[in-house]
This record gives sequence, structure tokens and C-alpha cells, in this order.
Amino acid sequence: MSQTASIKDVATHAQVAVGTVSNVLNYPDRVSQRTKERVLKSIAELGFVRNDAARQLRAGQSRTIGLIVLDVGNPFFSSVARAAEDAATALGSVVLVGDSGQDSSREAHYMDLFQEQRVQGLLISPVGDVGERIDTLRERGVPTVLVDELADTDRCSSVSVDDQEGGYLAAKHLLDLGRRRLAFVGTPSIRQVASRLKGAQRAVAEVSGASVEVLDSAGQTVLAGRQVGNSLVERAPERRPEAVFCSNDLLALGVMQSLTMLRTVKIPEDIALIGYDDIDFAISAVVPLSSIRQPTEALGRTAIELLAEEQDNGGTKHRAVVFTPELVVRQSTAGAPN
Amino acid sequence: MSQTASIKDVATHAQVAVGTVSNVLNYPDRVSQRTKERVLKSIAELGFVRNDAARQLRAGQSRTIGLIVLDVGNPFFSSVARAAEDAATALGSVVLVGDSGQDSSREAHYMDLFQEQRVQGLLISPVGDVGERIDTLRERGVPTVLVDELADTDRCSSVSVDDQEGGYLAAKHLLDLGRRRLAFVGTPSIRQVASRLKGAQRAVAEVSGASVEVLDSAGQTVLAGRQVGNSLVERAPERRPEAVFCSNDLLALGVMQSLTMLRTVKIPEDIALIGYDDIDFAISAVVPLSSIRQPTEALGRTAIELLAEEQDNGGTKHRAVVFTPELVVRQSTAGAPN
DNA sequence: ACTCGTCTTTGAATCGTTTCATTTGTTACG
DNA sequence: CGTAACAAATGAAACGATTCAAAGACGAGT
Repeated sequence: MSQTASIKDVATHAQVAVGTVSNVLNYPDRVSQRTKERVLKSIAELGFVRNDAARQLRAGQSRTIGLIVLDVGNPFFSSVARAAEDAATALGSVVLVGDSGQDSSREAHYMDLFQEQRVQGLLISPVGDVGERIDTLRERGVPTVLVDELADTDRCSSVSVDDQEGGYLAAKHLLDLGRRRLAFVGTPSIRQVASRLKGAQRAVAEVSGASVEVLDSAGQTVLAGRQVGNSLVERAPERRPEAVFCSNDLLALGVMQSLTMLRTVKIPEDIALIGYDDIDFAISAVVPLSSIRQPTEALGRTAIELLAEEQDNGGTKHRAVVFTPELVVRQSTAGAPN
Repeated sequence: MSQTASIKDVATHAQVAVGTVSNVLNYPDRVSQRTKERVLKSIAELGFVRNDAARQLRAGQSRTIGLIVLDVGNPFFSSVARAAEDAATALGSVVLVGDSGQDSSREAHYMDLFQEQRVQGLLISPVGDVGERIDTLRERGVPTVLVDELADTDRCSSVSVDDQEGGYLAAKHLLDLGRRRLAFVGTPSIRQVASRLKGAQRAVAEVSGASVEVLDSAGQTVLAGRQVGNSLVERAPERRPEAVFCSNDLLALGVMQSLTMLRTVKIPEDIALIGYDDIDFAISAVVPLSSIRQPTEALGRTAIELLAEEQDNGGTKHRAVVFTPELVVRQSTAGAPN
């Protein structure tokens, strides 16, 4: 009994046909009570475990959904992934997570892998331009849903968050506090960041006398944020912005660390500070950080739903769902509005 | 063309036998240049993609390795996972990651799933007692390696880090700074935490006049750390410990936040602070945090290596590899030793 | 022309499951 | 007693790749 028993072994042991064993597993109602018991007993005795490869081969498709993210270490993506997994589990599917690490060759590798696995569908937060590959996938009957990226609905479905709106919300909030000289910290070369900046600029344009200065950070990490923060501390007080909007929470936490460490600048009195993503760490920062919350669970859940839709309609109809981000006010931007 | 082509379709299209197509894919040297080219051309034209299920069925085993972790959100585990993935990729395997979320029913679910997939082996950071299940797996020819948990080498292999040594290192370092009244923050109900505490107590026992107070935290999060920190601030200064050792970095960061926010206690002058894990965030904390580094990449890599060993020797020989943690000194414990 | 050896190619058998048209068994009713 | 109606069980065919014994092609040597 060292190696795994097959359905045939079970059939022999229980003295029934293989089809009957299969029925016990898949359509218990078609089998009489007596036989069912006998088969189940044999299964237990032989320690039989279904061979998924054989199942899939016969079925022509796996019960697996591929998910390719830019960075599993990023709380935003791990949260989306978890939600997707939960939603998939409810549908009897499993999610395989691949981490592209923003590298398009790794991305391609996972796409190939998932195709060989005959996944039910693919959720992807693309690194570069994957339009053509997605066309190919569609032709081969693999529905694809873009995650955190707006899709051309002729091509495929997508779930994303309105980054421009998020940027607008953040800047508007700072302006409502009476702040006029704003600073935006981030790397606008990233599409999502550029949109957030654009939204912020729109809000600023609506208020006369308001301005926003762009501080291009070297990356989106805590460390990059501290560098920006240090440069702010070095400025003459009157040249410092009255409010800072960072394109993600890690940056904001870095800026906060610089400012609070030097103790010359108070948050929020001297500089109001807001981040983006509302990661778990934001609430427990030295000064609890205001942020723009993205509905990560909804993203993950909806991605799976859209995939299911595509499977139903044969991948002919696509839909782009855009969520609205939400302002979360905490101490780092506390203060009476003007 | 809409659905995926099979090897048979390729054979027909290229006017060769199926076996030849298979050889082109698996043993290119056996095939003549001319035929190879023709087959490859057909593959490209038909957009043929190998069906992994069929391969696995024939092979009897998949090229997949299952990894079950306690929490993918935890940087420690995501780092181990990444290292394991890289090592597995080099061997031509793929790692499937399952998140048990410290829930033994989810853990069991993934174990079942991985068995159905006929994984090459299983890496697991167990929630509860999985000894029996591992015995079953071994009987069925699925080698298992415990991760971050010492194994009985009669049963299976394991990779872990000497937690007691780590605790000893941390406490010793604090004592070397001249601090005598130490506090340990953590939840000793967790095995790893208990070992770290034990190590700390051993170090304390070696120094006359030294003591360590145990502060049981409600969890291992930043928030839990802040609660402990607040309770320290509320104490009369002379009743505060001179040094604090937290069983993980998140806790330490929480403690740090409380202490620095209140500004009555200075780190490291009044209280020296050290954490555990050396997560990326530690270096960029308000006061850069000293910590005990665990060799996460080595853990992941070695886990895969041990699995390969077990596959070679048929799962008969097991080995327990124990790594030694490393002290990383930063500003939070700076100061001349006595 | 024939044989031997080497290099290619062939195609049937196999892996373990699901499916489904058939067969077998049972009960009810005229 | 015959048979219709239904339930349960059967087992061969299929899924798509790999394997391997056998056949085929070709050139060299005699």
C-alpha cells in the first residue's frame, strides 16, 4: 500500500465497476446506500486519493485560476489575492499566485505556465503591454481579467480603482483644511501614480491661490519617503509646503518619520500628511495616518466574478468595473476645516 | 483554431507521428533537423501548448511542490516563500503556496488539495500537530519538510532557526550594554516565542543582578506592541525596564511608537529596544531598530534541497537543518558597552 | 547484391478518471 | 404470469501526452 491506490483498485476491492466508484464520488445519489457504504469503506481502507491530473485531462479544464501580481510582498496585492482566493474557493476553484516582481519575463513565464495548466482564467496586474498576449489567450478560450488597470472592453474585462478620483479626494481634503501650498510625493512614471497626481492637480485648479509642487521620489518605499522628508526639513520653514500628499502609504510613513524625528515640524499643525492605500500600518503610525482606501477585497472578489461571467458568455462580452476610493481621515490631517 | 490544439493535431499538420512530435519537445537530439523544423513550424502555426494534466498523468507525478505557511502577509513567510520559489524554479519545479492562516482546517484542506495534485513534496509550517498526517504522506510517497519547526528525524526532515539561541543573543546584547532590568514582550503560548524567551532567560541567569520580566502581549502585531508600550510609559520611571526585547519586529515597532510619541522616554538612552525577524521595516523605523535576523532565504532554499534529497533516497533518510540567527545592531540599542 | 549498423520514425499501449449507452435487477400493475 | 417502468450497476471509450519495441531508411563494407 506504499503507493497510491487508483479508482480501479478501489473497484476491485469493493467488488464493483470503476464507473460505480466514480459515481460514488461525483453523483452519490445515483448509487444505492449499500454499495455506497462498501465503496467508501474501500476508499478509506486503501487510502485512495483522487488523481487530479486524470480528472483534469478528462474534463479538459482545470479548477484553477491563475493570478499574476506585481509584488506579493505589497500589502495591497496580498489583500487582493486573499479576497480572490476566498471568492474562488466558494466557487470550488483554487487560485495559483505568481509574482512577476515587475519583470516582464517572469510575467511571461507565468503566463506560459498557466496556459499549460489549462487554467479556467487569468487575473493579471500587468507589467507592460500585454494586449496581444491577451488576444491570444482569448482565442484559445482563456478569459482574462485585468486587475488594477483599466481595460479596453473590446479586449477583456477589468477591475480597477479610479486613481484620479483618489488623488482628487486627497488633495480636496487638504484644501478643505485651509492648506494652499501642497506637495505631491511619488514616482509619476508609474501609471497609477500619474493618475493620482492628475486628480490632485484638478482639485488644486478649482481653488484660487492653491498650488501643488511635485516631488519625484526614488521609488515607493519607506526609505524613499524619508529622503523626501529630510529634504523638506532642510528647507526654510516658509518654503515648506503646508500639506503633503504621498502616492502610497510607505512613502508617507517615511516622510512622517523624517519630520517627527527632527521635531521641528509638527504633524498635522505645520504640515498635514496623507497617504494612499490605507495599509494596516497606517492606523498604527506614530501619528495615525490619513489615507485613501482602496477596496481591495472588492477588487479580488469582483475579479473572480467577472471571470465567471466571461466563462458563462464564452468570453464574448467584457466589462470594466471601476471602484471609487474612499477618504479615511485620521490624526495626520486633523484640524478644523476653514 | 479557437480551442487548443493537441499533439495529435500537430502531428497531422506536420505529417509525422505523434511520437515524433513528443520527441521534438522532449528529446530534440533524436529528431533530424528537417523534421524538427517542420514540427516546430506546425507548433507555432497551430499555437500548440502542452497539456500539463496529460503529462502529469503519464508521469505519475507533477512538477509541483506544495508550501503551506501560517500567514503570507507576514514578511518572514513571504520571504521564505520567495526563496523556495526561486530554488524550485532552478530545479524546474513550481511552488504552490497555501495560506493556512493558523487555522488547522484550512491547513488540512490544502494538504488534501496538494495530495490530489500529486505534488512532488510538501513544505509546511504546521499549525498544530501534523505528525500523523505526515506519516500517512510518507507512506504514500510524498516527502515532507517542516519549515520553521524542528522535526523528529525519524519522521521527516526540517529546516528551522535556533530560536533559543536568538533569544539568548538578544538578551546577551542588552546585558552587554550594561542593562540589568530587562523585559520580554510576546506571547509565549506560541512555541517559537517560548523558545526565544527561554534563551533570554538563560542569558539573564548568567549575569548576577540581572532580571527579566515577561509582558504577555495580546498578539504579535504593531497594535499589541503599542498597548504594551503605553503601559510602560504609565509606570513610574524607576519601575520601567532598562531594556526591552520583543519577540517580533512588529511588536517592537509598536512599543517604539508609544515610547517616542510620549517623548518622556528616550530610545536607546532610557530604554534600549530590540526586536526579532529583521523585517525590511526595522531599518527605516523612527529609531532604526536592532533585531535578530533569521536567514529566510537560506530557510526556503534549504527546504527545497532537503526535499530533493528525500526524493533521491526515497524518503528513507531525514535530516534536520538548524540555522543560527544573527544579531543586527542599530540605533535602538546603540551605546558603549559597560 | 547482400548484410550489418546507425540513425529516424512509427504507432500502439499506458496513465486514472469521467461519461454514457447498455445491461441487469426490482417492483408494480394489468 | 407477463411486461412496463424505473433504479442501479456495468464497462468500453475518451481525454492528451510519453514511452518503447519495432520497423524503416540509408550508407558502408564485402
